[in-house]
Amino acid sequence: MASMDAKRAEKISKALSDPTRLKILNEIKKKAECLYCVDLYDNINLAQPSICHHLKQLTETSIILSEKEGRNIKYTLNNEVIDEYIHFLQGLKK
Amino acid sequence: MASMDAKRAEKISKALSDPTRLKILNEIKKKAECLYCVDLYDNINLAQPSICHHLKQLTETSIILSEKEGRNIKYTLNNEVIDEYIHFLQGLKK
DNA sequence: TTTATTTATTGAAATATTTCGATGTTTCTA
DNA sequence: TAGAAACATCGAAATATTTCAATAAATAAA
Repeated sequence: MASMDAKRAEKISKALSDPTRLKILNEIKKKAECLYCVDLYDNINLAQPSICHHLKQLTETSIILSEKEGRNIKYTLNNEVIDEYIHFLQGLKK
Repeated sequence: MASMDAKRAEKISKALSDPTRLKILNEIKKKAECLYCVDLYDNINLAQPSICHHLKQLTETSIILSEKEGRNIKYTLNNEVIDEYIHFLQGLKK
């Protein structure tokens, strides 16, 4: 597993430190296959640019992966990054 | 293990999303037994009230535990909270 | 090719966080 | 008891984040 330094762990933590972004991750989990951006508008009570902003935080940190499909964008969780982050957290312990 | 809801995970994430606070956690790890507040002044290039502010973030979220010892305060990592947080992160996966 | 749909960008306002100097509180020590 | 040491609190300045309306860009569909 690739190791994560403190600077990166800080960025991941920041990306996870927002209720909307945690909700997005939960919606991605709920979807059988993957999540389209449009799906979020029903479940999240924010304007479209705000949701876009949060998705950007999550993709820029690679916590989620995005794939273009015509007009839509498909999102999936990046398990690898979660595992690396967990590994960093384990390393905080003695 | 006690379960952690999204609101709590958000708070933990926020507490971990700062370079100074991650450094404090690393200093706690490095110390053989535990860390005293004073030990941080040498290693962290911030004014005392700033360090105090960051320690507060970490104690208020129970990421670290504090114990008064005369004039000093002793800090230790709260492994339980870290484990609960890791458990929450595992739950983000499918 | 025009129109509708989906996502991204920009700029500004509102809010939150970080930092420090000044000062307060508690406890130890001379 | 007076002074020093360790930590906390307050208030203000600097910085960062969140949010939205307006608008742009890309693609599909009519």
